[in-house]
Amino acid sequence: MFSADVKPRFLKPGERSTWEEDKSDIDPNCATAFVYNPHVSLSLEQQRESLPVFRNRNHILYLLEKFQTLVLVGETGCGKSTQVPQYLLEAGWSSDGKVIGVTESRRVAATTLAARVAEEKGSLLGQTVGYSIRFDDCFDPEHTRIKYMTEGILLREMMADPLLRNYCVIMLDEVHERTLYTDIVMGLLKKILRKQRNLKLIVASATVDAEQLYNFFNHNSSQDMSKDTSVILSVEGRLYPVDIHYVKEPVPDYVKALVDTAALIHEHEPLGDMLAFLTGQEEVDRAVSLLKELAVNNKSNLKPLVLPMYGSLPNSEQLKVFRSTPRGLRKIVVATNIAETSITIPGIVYVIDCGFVKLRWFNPETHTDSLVVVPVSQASADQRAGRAGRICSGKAYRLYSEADFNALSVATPPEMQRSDLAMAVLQLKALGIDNVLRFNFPSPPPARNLHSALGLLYALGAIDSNGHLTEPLGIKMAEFPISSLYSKALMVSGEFGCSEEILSIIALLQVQNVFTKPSGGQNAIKARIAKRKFEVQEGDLLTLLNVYTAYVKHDMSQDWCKKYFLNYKGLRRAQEIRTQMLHLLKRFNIPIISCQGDSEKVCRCITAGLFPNAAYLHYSGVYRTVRGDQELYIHPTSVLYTLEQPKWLLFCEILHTNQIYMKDLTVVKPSWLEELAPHFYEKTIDRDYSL
DNA sequence: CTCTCCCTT
Repeated sequence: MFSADVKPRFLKPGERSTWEEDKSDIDPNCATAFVYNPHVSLSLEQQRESLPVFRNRNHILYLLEKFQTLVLVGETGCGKSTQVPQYLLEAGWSSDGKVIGVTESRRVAATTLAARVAEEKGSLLGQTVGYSIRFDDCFDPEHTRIKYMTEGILLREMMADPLLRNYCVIMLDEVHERTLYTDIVMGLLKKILRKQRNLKLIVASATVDAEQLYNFFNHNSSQDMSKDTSVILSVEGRLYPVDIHYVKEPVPDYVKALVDTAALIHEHEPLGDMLAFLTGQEEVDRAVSLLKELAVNNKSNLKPLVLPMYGSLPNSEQLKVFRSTPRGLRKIVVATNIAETSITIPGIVYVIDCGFVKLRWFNPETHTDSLVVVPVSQASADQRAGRAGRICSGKAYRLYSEADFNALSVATPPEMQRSDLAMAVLQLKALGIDNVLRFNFPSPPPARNLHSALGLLYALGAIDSNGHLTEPLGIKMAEFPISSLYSKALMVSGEFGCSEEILSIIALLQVQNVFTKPSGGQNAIKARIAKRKFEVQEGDLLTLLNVYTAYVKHDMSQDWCKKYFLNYKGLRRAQEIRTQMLHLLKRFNIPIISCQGDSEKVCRCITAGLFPNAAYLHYSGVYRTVRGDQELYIHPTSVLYTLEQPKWLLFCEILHTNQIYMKDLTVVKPSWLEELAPHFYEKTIDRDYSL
């Protein structure tokens, strides 16, 4: 079925080394303590020198002396994330006590890289090398010289010191992922670099966007290239070659095609595990069950071990894909995009790529987010294929033709261009960016998205009619690391006499999958029955409040969570988030009070924050949003799904999948909307709704 | 009758 003998795309085998750069770690809580060991450090030294980036050590240092910004292009595995900060340290960049800061887009990446580099330096984590992520600092302000952190932490540090005077070099890692925070931080750094000539920037990325990043950071407006302030350097990757195979004809059903391909590989190809990419949970489950059916008729000595992998899978199920494959078995992992960047599954030799990905896309007209299935970009396809070349040369099978590949867009559009920007705009304003429409974004978002964000912030009272942050409301709202609607509700929760309750609800809304969904038939039913114990007719937010109250009442016990099919790690995280927000409220002198079970107070306070997200039951029997007149439905996971449809609702989120769904609902009275948000509702509510 | 995925002093 595949066109044979297509030339491999990756032709740069790295040298064999015992160490893999690997940021995967599904459980951030099982960190190791590192102890100095001179023998280990000797072999580490050799390993460091065998990495491809080592050959560019002096060149990197030279270019950073000469240019303010270095765009460092290198494939995953070249060693840039661990080595470059050490080169800078060894070359004396931080000898005046300044810090080399490295940003990562994921928490586990920041912690595991810091641990690895501390080990290579033969020092304890938190001394010369440390990290900083939300709720978990491990660095010493006196001694730490290399600091790994998440992008959001750097943004917060910019709020405290807009010139980043503590740093000598900032390295932005994995910039090609182009998260919302990457783009905000890049836009701000461009400004900072003009004012701080001594500050250097390294932008580490995959190949596709190097030219654009170079242009973005080049402050030279003349034709004279000797005045450039930025420069590109490419570092060879150390992946093994991966043979790419394409189909000759488009496939009608990629799930089925993927299953057939997996079966063919299993039958004909030598030992080595397989990783197959699909777009969502439903597809993954379907492919897994089809593959298991085929496995029954398996004739070869090698037996297939078929495993699903996606984000909402319970932790214990996820961990199965990381176990080494027992002798006589071939692991076949069917995964969503989680396996493209977030996690690395060891031992993969064969990759199957369906050619599609599920992306979130914001529509400013309807104020809705959609989950849409779109063709992958070339960068994504190459990243997926590269997963086959981490331990030895591998093979990648693309379920689309080579012509289709060439027609794909080069890179996935940055999150900045497809997201709700209300929070981003609020934070930019807090950082002194008055005119966000003129802000120098690396990839400017559609103007409509910015206008939509400004409109929402104005309705909430966070900015005035001139677009300035209001004092004190807007300035304080910007300090909350949560969505603007939630920070508004928190800011007024003292007046409503229910700040304790609002804190718990909003903390729980920050964790996904509060209720676990076991796959086993019997347990799935038990889980549904357990959830019913918390359900109330006021809606999902009050149900979450019941969960949190019961969790605290039962001493935050893990066993209790297990009994009621609640996500223990999620609840623990919610408790941390709650504590952080509690401190903020106290700092703002907002009274911390409980309404003692008066649920109307809580619902009214929710209304005061979430009023822009109102929907009413139209006489047609279908809900409509007040803002945008968009038809939509109650999501099946809502506690209200099986109850009689309330006339008025507030939602936390709209998600367009098969249908347009509202999630996380609260039942409200229209009179509350008129009373608590008259500026928003005086005209609208007059219409003939089925009140 | 449903669920791409991260992250925040």
